[in-house]
Amino acid sequence: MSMESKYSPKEVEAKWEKLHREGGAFAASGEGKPYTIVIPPPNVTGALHMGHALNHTIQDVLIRFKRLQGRRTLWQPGTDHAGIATQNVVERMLAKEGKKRREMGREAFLEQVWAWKDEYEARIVGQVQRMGNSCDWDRLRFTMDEGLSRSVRAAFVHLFEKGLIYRGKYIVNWCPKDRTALSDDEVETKDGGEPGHLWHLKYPLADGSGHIIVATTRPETMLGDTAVAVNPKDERYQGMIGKKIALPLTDREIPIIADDFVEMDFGTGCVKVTPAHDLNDFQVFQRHPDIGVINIMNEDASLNEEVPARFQGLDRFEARKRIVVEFEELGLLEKIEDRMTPIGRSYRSGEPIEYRLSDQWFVDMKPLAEKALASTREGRVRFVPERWNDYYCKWLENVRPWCISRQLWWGHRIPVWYDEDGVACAALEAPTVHPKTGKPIVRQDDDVLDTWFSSGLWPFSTLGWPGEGASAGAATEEWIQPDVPGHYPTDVLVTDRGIIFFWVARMVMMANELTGKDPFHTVYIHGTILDDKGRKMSKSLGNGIDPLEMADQYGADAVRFSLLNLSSEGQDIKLSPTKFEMGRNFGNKIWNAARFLLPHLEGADMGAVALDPADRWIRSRLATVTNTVTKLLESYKFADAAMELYHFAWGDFCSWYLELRKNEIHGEDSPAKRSAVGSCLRVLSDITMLLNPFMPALTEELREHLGLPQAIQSAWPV
RNA sequence: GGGCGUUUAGCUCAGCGGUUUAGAGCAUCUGCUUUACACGCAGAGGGCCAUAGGUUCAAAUCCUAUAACGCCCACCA
Repeated sequence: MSMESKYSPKEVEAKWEKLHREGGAFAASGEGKPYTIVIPPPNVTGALHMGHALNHTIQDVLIRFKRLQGRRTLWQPGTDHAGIATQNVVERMLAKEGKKRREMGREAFLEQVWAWKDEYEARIVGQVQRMGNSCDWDRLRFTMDEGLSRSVRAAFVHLFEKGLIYRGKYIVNWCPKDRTALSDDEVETKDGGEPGHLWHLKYPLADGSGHIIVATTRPETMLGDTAVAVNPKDERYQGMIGKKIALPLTDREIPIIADDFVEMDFGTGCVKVTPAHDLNDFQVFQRHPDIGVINIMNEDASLNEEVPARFQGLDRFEARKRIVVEFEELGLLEKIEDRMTPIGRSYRSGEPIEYRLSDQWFVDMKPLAEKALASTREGRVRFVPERWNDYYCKWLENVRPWCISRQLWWGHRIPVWYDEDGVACAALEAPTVHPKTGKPIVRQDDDVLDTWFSSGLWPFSTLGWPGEGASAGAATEEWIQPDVPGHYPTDVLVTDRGIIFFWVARMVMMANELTGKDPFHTVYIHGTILDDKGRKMSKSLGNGIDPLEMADQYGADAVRFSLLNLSSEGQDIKLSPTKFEMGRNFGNKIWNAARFLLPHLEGADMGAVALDPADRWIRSRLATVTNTVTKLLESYKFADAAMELYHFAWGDFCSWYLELRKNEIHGEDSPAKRSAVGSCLRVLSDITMLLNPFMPALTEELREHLGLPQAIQSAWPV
């Protein structure tokens, strides 16, 4: 391509990306020490955003830097099936055509989701490539691939056999909209709560000797009350303990019990107990099993047949209104207080979650967390910046059982089968008879696994775990047979703080349990991209900046360079489109420096001895900068490295050295000219090498024009 | 209720092993059709480094409070 005074990145970027990808330059090769990064697999729900662009740029810089240093690099790409999220977007799409998931049936619906996945995966891959990332695309994986699905089953079977996966009836977070259980981590609560009310209800004593008052934020649950609790030390209620309440609107009588969890100074000091619909209350039930449990809700949070007929089928919020009205009519409504109440919402649907007592599969996290904690405490898995070490460890220390079953269709079907007596077994492949009871298998579990279960295996499931020899039963050493030898464990994981618990912790736990190794030694946490007002970019606010649009406008290299320049030490980044001008201008500056030298290259003497003080000065500066940039990249200081190069290339090289040599370069052919051109070329060559990880296309294009070998095939300057 | 982060030029941010006039990019102002680049060149203005104390010969930089903004965790009905 010709050298216009303005650098046009678009075609150049497409050219080099395609050339290197198709030429196999991104594949792991050579004898060097392996260096591995697995990409945080983007969800197949939609397009990539700026957060991905930053995340990928950092990984690509590391990969390219190590590749130039002679390492055998592997950047493992792939995408995530993202259970609920993807099922939701496909359901929404189908709804526009008037189709409903439940009417279509499981198989027909899943066919639609697979079609969606194929389309979006292709789009995502195209976008990642457009940004110049050097993933090994021949190794593209998807969490629901055959191989990865086998990993999921193997992991499940191992944990099941070890007793770390169990089934139980517990209170779970329930999304009535998606009609599925959610893990604790999938529930979001707004700081300070949301505007709501505290209803004070009178509960009459059964013997007619008066009443007590309970306060609740969810009056509709009173139909499922099985007790009223007071603190055993509360003198006000000493005489009441053991008495019965005539539960209004029902014909049931419930006992007044004593339990420590009740705070005496809050409200009236009396708490209604609804074990089926509140975690606290369920725990009270576990301590007082005689009070019983009544589940009053259907899957969609409408009231079921356990409540009086007039309330049956009502939505929970509708029921709330009716119940309050009836209490008022009966003179049992003491008062209504306005109050900010904590409301848990599904992080996917935004729907207020309901607590629901149901049969679910859980992972016992404690033993897994112990190993993960040891890894970080003993320095084998370190976060950058360091402060995330504590953040991460605190979560591990307080880890709770993980509910892994989801009542969805899109995901890994739980590899559990039941015989005719309902006895469960877990297996890698569908069995025909139960291995222990010998009875015929009659059905497979209907539920699918939480998305993060498969994501938790990502660093080794993508690399071939478990090996061919793996069979049902607990994992053994020979399960670890990576299909790219030497690339597991991986080196660095680059991600956002938002998924440290969801993902990072689970990978470390699963890897330690299943492979006996830490999946990586370093976790680099970068900042979050915000809009220019400091708000998160989101579809609903419409404040997103599309990285692809920016790449078309400024060049992918410019976007990459600018993003890195803004992302110091994991700080959040307030972004606006004009920020990319810096990268563009910088690229153009170097482009023009090369354009200036171009007509004078013939006879350039790159081996000339530097005698002139200016020569010695620029060479010493170059040596310093090379050293500094190397050290900065090794310590993950990308912004500093970018800045160092920016100032050296623009200030020292262009403004000083090139200007100084201008007359000689423009002059008649002479040893002085040849030496001047050669000296400039030498510096520029190293600049393009140092800058190559940041701006791969521009630097390759320049080197081609200057008659230098391709950067990707050259060595990092020392 | 805990924990973390941020607060430095108009804007977005560096600087935090204490060292002479506190830096960058953008914006602003003044000159430049100088034969690489106006996505440029030469220059200029602009900051009691959130507040209050403290340590020190010396603090944006260390210590202690406070405030504002943001994020995370937590079963007060």
